[in-house]
Amino acid sequence: MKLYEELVARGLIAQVTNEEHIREMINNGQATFYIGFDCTADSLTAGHFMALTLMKRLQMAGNKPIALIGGGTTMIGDPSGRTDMRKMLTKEDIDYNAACFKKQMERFIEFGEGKAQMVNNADWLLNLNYVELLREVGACFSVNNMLRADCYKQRMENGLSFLEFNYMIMQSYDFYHLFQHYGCNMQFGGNDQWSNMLGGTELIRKKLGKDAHCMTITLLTDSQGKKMGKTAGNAVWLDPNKTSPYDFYQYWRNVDDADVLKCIRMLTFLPIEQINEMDAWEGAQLNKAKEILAWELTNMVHGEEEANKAQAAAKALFGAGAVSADMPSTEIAEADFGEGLTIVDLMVKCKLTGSKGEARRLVDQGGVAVNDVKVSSPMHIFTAEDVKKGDFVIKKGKKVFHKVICK
RNA sequence: GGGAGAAUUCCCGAGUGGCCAAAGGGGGCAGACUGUAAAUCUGUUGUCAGUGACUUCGGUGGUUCGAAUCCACCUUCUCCCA
Repeated sequence: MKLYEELVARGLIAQVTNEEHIREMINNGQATFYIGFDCTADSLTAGHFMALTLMKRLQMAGNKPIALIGGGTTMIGDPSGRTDMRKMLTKEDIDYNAACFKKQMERFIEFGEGKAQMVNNADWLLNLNYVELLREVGACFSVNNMLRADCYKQRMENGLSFLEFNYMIMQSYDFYHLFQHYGCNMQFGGNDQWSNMLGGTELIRKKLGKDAHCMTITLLTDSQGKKMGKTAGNAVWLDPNKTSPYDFYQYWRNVDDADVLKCIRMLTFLPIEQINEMDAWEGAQLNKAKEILAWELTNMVHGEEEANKAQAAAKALFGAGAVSADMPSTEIAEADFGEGLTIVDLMVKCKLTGSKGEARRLVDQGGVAVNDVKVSSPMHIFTAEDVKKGDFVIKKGKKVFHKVICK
């Protein structure tokens, strides 16, 4: 199976400008393509991860990837699909975030001579001259058309600033620039980027009379149509300091039945034949599929060792109830115990809850256990000796385990 | 530039002087049920202290015994006219 066919089989392709042409190009390793990453945070997320895997798939087929860091475009903020304006980031924040992105990407994709390239659009966007840009590029855009673009739709109701309106122009200019200076003939991105991406092909056609292409990736949504890669509004980060490998593993371990196969298909590199076999799996057997998904992804993002650790920890906790060395833990100095700490204090110290009230409520509702013994009173006191006696594991709800260590 | 309106707790959204820590929904968390799933039902959802105190309704001042609610100014946004 050729690359394009495989991408289709995995359900990764959402829209393409010219199917025949693109198929030809990427199957034969003739594409030099770019994917843009705006650095709005100091870590990549599970959402970016899918773009990275795509980059890798294309690279493996001999195509040349360019990872574009949006040091310039982040100064503006992409309004696509958003109902409100993004918080404006300072130049310093953006530079810092860009550096973080770079580090994470390097772990995953090989950069260097003849391999993938990394560029930052701050290098060409920040020095643009306003009037020149208007004459050179602005003349090629029809405001009428732009206003009709899908990505602005939601904002037409709540208001769109001129700053953000220009995002499309900047992104188009990126493509135009990369086309000329890097021989970049294709752009990839999330499906929400479609209109921005088309802006680029239009610009290239108008300015240079040449064809460039784009292709969008299906957004990873769950069976309810919501974007995946978020828990309670928080992103699942690739940075182990922001989302621990264990939590990362657990996120995928816990996806809905309805979404496991889709995730495996879209995100992992398992052979498609193997995935098709799993398609027949049902009921509790899907649990196995979730395990595979979680392990595969953790392996790719955090490495095999971390993936094994996370899996072992999870199995120990959910299986035998045994204690593993690899679960999240907090060290508390013996002196801090004094006469002993209440379960509520302990939970707050371990950051298991945000406030004492929350911890108290949890205990009252029977949601807290220590070493598998339900804690009945929020006032229950544990001393340094209790903790030192052996492993001391607080279980919050059914899925959150935390070890306390007394030093 | 002129005019009208809006800003409420994680989100949406009620609340127009005391009965408001603030309805309702969503989301979150927990319990039951399960397969670390979904659906369903129940509880819970500002902070600290256990029947009370404190901080919160865009910001700053003011009126009042008392303000999310009234007044002034400021900030941001929306709509109509130019």
